[in-house]
Amino acid sequence: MVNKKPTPRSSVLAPGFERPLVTVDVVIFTVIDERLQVLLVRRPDTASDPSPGRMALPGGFINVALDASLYDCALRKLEEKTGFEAPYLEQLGSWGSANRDPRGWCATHVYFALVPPPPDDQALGSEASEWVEVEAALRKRLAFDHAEILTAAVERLRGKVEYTSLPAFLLPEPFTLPQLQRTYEIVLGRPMDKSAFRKRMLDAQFLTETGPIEGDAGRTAMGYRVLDRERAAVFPRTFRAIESPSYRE
Amino acid sequence: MVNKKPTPRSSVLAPGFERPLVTVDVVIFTVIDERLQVLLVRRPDTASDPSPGRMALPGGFINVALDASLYDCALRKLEEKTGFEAPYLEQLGSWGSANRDPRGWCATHVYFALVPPPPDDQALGSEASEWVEVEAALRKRLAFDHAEILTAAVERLRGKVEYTSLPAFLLPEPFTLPQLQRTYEIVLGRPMDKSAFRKRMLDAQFLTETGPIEGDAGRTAMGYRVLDRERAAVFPRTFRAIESPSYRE
DNA sequence: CAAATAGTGTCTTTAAGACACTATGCC
DNA sequence: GGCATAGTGTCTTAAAGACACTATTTG
Repeated sequence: MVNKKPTPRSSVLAPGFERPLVTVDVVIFTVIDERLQVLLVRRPDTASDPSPGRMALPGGFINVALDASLYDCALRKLEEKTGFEAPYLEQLGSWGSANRDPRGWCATHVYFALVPPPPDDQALGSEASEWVEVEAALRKRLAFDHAEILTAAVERLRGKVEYTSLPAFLLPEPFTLPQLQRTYEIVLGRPMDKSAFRKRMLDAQFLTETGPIEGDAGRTAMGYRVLDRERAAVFPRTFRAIESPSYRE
Repeated sequence: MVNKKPTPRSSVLAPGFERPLVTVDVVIFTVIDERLQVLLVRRPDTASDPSPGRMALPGGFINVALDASLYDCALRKLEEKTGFEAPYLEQLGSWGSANRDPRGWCATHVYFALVPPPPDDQALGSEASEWVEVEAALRKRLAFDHAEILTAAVERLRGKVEYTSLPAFLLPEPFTLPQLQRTYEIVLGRPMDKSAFRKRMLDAQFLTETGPIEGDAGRTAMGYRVLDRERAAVFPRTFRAIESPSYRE
């Protein structure tokens, strides 16, 4: 299945080693309609495609002429799909093996992005990309090993949300503390105590007030922006000490 | 500098995209002589080498004929250098750009291993590999961007040691709780309270008793093994809530 | 017994959880 | 006033920090 014959160029630079295929994929999360959603693209429905017609994470081959680095490549793919300028973007990990792509030994570098919801349902950069509720996406038969990658991304997101300010990057600014709390609850799938939540957010000093914001009903709330959109704040404890003898990554 | 001409094979499979070079590097930590040490290898001192004579992290090109996956490739490189069978091994991240290797666009997948100290000073699998104290390694002019990678690995290790049982993988089994506490102190560079430390370790239920172990002096201590050498235990809080308004990865 | 090291107990401190309370805005 | 939502206060609880105390081993 794997072609062992080295290409002429790699035989010069890395004797005896055929070069694997290299891609970058981006798991882009947002919250729309009170649900955590992920951006998926439909692969071309042609027999020559490795996963014809399947939904997949946005991504593709590194363009060594265009991309100065892996991070730049991820940024480029994110912009192509969502038009976002300064999102939260971190590396998730890499997946590589002989058989994850029928075209040959292939390694993908996966990034993880959090963006505010698009202004309305369009605004998607182009073509066949679509926001899909995360649980629904995991039930689909995704291309390649993208189901495994999405599972890892959701685990990383939920894990970090327990002790960081990540959900702030899922909201348009300015936002209110009740909106932020609701976003935590949507990502984690459980209600949180208002008083403890507010104390924690304000004590962490990662927000700055922007002035009052009126809602549809009830009392006007204070609006906030995050001070540093590059980094998440890290809280001293997790929100709830999970099961006592707990093993995780 | 970057060759834009696609190889014949990649032009078929990934139209227009030249394949980057792909390597796997492993940051292998241990504690010897009360110091955190990292395994380095010396690169060949020939003009054809990209960093002749420099020290580097152990690693090298993926062998698509030999390595079923990135993880297998990391395991293979770890075994070649240290002979270790079942170490703690996790992915750290990947680094890739047009100019980190003079031979062309190159991406490396970096793994992170914790091993007990070798029985005595030899036992290194082969050749020019050497344990180097971490601060000394960072002062050396390492090959490629390996100084940046080592810095990230040390940060990740110190970060996770605050809330996981990782240092248990740096000790030969069985070990005592005072030995484990000493290992935490060496990695973190600060003393810890004995009572709080013991409560935390025992409450987390990741250790099992193996029977008493005599030391050089003083009272005999209980020996322990970790229950699961694949995973670290995760504690509900960090050891010390660092500076209050704290920003980190 | 003294020194050295292992292990425990008790009180304090920190920050989260529970939950009732007050405050403000709109009908 | 009544409802809805924002925001606060007070008590409890979980787990770490400080630090003194007891226990065991060797000489």
